[in-house]
Amino acid sequence: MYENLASEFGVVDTCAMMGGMPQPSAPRKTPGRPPRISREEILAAARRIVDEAGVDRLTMRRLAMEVGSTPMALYHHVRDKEELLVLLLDDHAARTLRRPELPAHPRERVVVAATAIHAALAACPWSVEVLTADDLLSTSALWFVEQIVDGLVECGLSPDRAVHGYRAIWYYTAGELVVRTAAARRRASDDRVTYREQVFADLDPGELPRLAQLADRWAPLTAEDTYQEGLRALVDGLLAGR
Amino acid sequence: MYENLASEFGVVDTCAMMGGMPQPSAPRKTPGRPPRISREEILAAARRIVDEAGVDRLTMRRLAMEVGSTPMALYHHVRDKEELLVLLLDDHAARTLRRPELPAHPRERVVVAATAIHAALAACPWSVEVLTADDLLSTSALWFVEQIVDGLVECGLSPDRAVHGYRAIWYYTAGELVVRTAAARRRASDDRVTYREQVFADLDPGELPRLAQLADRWAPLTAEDTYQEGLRALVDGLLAGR
DNA sequence: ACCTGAACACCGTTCAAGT
DNA sequence: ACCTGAACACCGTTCAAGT
Repeated sequence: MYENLASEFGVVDTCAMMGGMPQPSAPRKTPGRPPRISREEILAAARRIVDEAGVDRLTMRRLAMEVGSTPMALYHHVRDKEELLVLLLDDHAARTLRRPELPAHPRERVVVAATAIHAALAACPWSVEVLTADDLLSTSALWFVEQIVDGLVECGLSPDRAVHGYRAIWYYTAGELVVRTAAARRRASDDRVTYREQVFADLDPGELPRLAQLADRWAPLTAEDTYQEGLRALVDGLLAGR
Repeated sequence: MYENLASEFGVVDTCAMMGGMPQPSAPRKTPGRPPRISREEILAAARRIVDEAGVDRLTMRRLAMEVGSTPMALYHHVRDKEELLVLLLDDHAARTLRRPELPAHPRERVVVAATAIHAALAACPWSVEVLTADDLLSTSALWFVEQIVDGLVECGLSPDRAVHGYRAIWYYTAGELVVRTAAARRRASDDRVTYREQVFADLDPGELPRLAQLADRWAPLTAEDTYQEGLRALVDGLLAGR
């Protein structure tokens, strides 16, 4: 089904996004023992584990059990665990990133493309793990990068500034995901919340007047989803006066 | 020296930054066996390990050896490894965050405060590990948050929008750090670079014209430090028309 | 109250051997 | 070429006991 995902799409380090790996080598004419398990099988099993139990539970041993093999057999199909995670995100991107209708205005195109990437990554919370381990994005995402860079150029930025603009958008997007995920994890492990409230209540209005004034609204305000709002501000700023 | 760091500064979940923990309890009047090791001793040893060998090498066992004790003794002074890491970043913030001269113009104050936090965190690459584990920042950082929120309000934002603006700035900052660290890690483990070059060279100019056009300049462009440039764009955008 | 020793329940990965 | 078994060199943390 997606056995030559890498060769079909090619894969690239966009220097700021998810990633993929080259296929190890072209299949020769049955030179030795026939394989019992395949990369796709491994990936499918890994996806199952991650979806059902979370990334933390994805271990080489458990994965081997899931595919009915031994841990070391996996290393014949995947270089190491890090590559497995990158492959997994690559796979996820290829199957969930659908190219949206693009608006006519280039500025809006930038917003739509960035939002689509953000939504795809926000949908799999473990993506942050991979992002921080290896900042690559599958070639499925290249089209979105193209739309962002092109939109910025169409709005009057030089190509160089457009690349920098794309990177700023990616920083903002990756940061939102990291903070969102960390907040979700904290919520899961309860506590701390009461502590935060306490400290906010104890703020010295003389030293930190704004924070003291906002103390009781801080929690709800920071719980709001403001990704698009901030994204639009960033894009506006990148294009200001041009 | 910094034995009551937590009680001195208090500590707070800013919902988007580094963090600290409450001291376990007030010292009673010698109720039992006198302590052989202290929190500060543990923290100092942890700092030594992290500086010399990296976060990956900071294990409870190695830390115990470094302080001349056993792994389990540590759990009497620290809840678990995660708290240890948060404490470590807290400690780092307290000793490296120096309040800069603030410019008169509130917009510039926002930029200066954000840049100071960014610089402090960029100076300790392992901070990303903690950021993604727990999104707290020590109270040492609260003053900077105050400056950002206040600066935005002074520029005409409502308090609510100022908090959202602060969060956008934090997303952008955290994202830059995450991507920067991932890129550094990738550089350290070499390879991949040639692969990226290859894929960029193979881009289909028909499908992805901008990326194809920028292919050979992509690497140097993305290597440039554009944190401030993007930050200014973001702040400009947040304040646009207000 | 604080510390120790031993143990539990795991990891990712290498190596040498099998088919 | 592909897979297996055993082992290496680790982890964080719990538990029961000591001082």
